[in-house]
Amino acid sequence: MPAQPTPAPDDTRQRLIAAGAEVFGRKGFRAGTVREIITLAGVNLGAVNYHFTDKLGLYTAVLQHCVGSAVKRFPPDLGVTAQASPDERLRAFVRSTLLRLFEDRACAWHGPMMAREFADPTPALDAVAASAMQPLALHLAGIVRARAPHLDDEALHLCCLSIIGQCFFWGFGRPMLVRLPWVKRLPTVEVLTDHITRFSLAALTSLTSQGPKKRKSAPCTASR
Amino acid sequence: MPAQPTPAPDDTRQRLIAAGAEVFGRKGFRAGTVREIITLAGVNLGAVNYHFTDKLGLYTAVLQHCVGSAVKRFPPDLGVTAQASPDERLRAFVRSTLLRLFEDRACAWHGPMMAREFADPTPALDAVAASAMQPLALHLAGIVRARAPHLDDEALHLCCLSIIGQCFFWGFGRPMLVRLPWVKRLPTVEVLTDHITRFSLAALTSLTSQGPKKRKSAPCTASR
DNA sequence: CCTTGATTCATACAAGCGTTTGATAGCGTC
DNA sequence: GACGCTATCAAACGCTTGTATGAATCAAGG
Repeated sequence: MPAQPTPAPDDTRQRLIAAGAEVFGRKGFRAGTVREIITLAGVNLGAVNYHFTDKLGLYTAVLQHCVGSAVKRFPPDLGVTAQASPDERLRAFVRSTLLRLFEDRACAWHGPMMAREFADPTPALDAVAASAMQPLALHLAGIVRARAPHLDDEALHLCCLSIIGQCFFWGFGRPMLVRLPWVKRLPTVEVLTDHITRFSLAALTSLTSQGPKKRKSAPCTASR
Repeated sequence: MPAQPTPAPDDTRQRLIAAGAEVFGRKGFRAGTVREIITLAGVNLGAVNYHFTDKLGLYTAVLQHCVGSAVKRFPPDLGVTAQASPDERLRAFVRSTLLRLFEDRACAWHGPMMAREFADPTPALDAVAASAMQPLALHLAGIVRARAPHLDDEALHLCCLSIIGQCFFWGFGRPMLVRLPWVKRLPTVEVLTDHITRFSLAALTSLTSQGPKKRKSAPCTASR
């Protein structure tokens, strides 16, 4: 009789989540098949429906696992205390976001999965957005408010989204980036952190809440 | 006998492209089915393989049509001549990019299709990237170089991508944006154009090529 | 030792998919 | 009018998919 015929109480669940992250991360929810996942996990075909009722149930568990562990590994403060200068805190936020998206360890599919959720949301996105994305956004808003107290709420939120947008573009836009004329190879996380932080701080410094009072409306020339 | 039993030389092709844009734009390449498209187009099932050999062939034609017509409708200069000030030209570029992504006329699926291409590229992306994306990127680089000649090439390209990233985030990140605490409803294109332009110009103005010569390395605190 | 509940397994099923096929019809040309 | 070319059509094929089913296996409890 072997040592442990039933290896562990919920070993199958975890193997399925690990294999599901691999397959769903590489191919997405629709293109990733249950059969490919159970083959990779080395479990039986019925295990998915038994433990997660659905293919969607497994996917939801995988997404939450990936996002949760990514945020736990790279929290938005990255060890920089709330008493540090806003500049340092912003740098830590940018760096943590990039690290989360760029991490390429074998079992880190946070980036590709979230990219696909953005372009093509599944029912699994809502829970993740509420539990992970919203706290991160509020954290950033606190930093920007401390750094640029002269901005009103609307301008502040737009600035936050400008910062997030820069980070996410590098994480999500890779298929386009590598096809661009200049980008020979992707910059390192450190180079990007430095650029995005300085670009954004420069903008926050010399940005006022209101633009030129009356802007002449740009010519709306939509040809055709 | 009806007026035109064979309605037009390549009427079927165009109906397929129109219906394909609708279906592929709404559901993506994988989830959109040939049968749904031909039903919407009111043509026979075999028409796709006859006119485009493949489902992928139809998708490629649809993607090129959508991107091409979007760029034609909203060219990157938007009627602002090359002699205008860099600020005005940058504003036009930002506005045209947002207009392309935000356009919500019934048959404008440029935004969703490109978003999916970024998250999950298909073989159809290469041609579109070379014919449409690269000229746009070079156009922007020219503007930024005129506005910030003090930047070296690497910094200039990073700034271009910061600008593009801000625009694309609003076009592609909508599923996340609407789940964010602040964003009650999406700002108008005009508001976004104004913000992104001013944010980026402020950054370009007070940004030097090189950061503080020796930056103390940020604490690399990856917990767990 | 038998029962019980939880888990794994092999197999089958029904539905949907992209693609192929062969027949049919229109239309210009010799 | 017969031909060839192009286009459309209905029907079917072969394959993959997610899910359901029922038997088999296991550890634990009385």
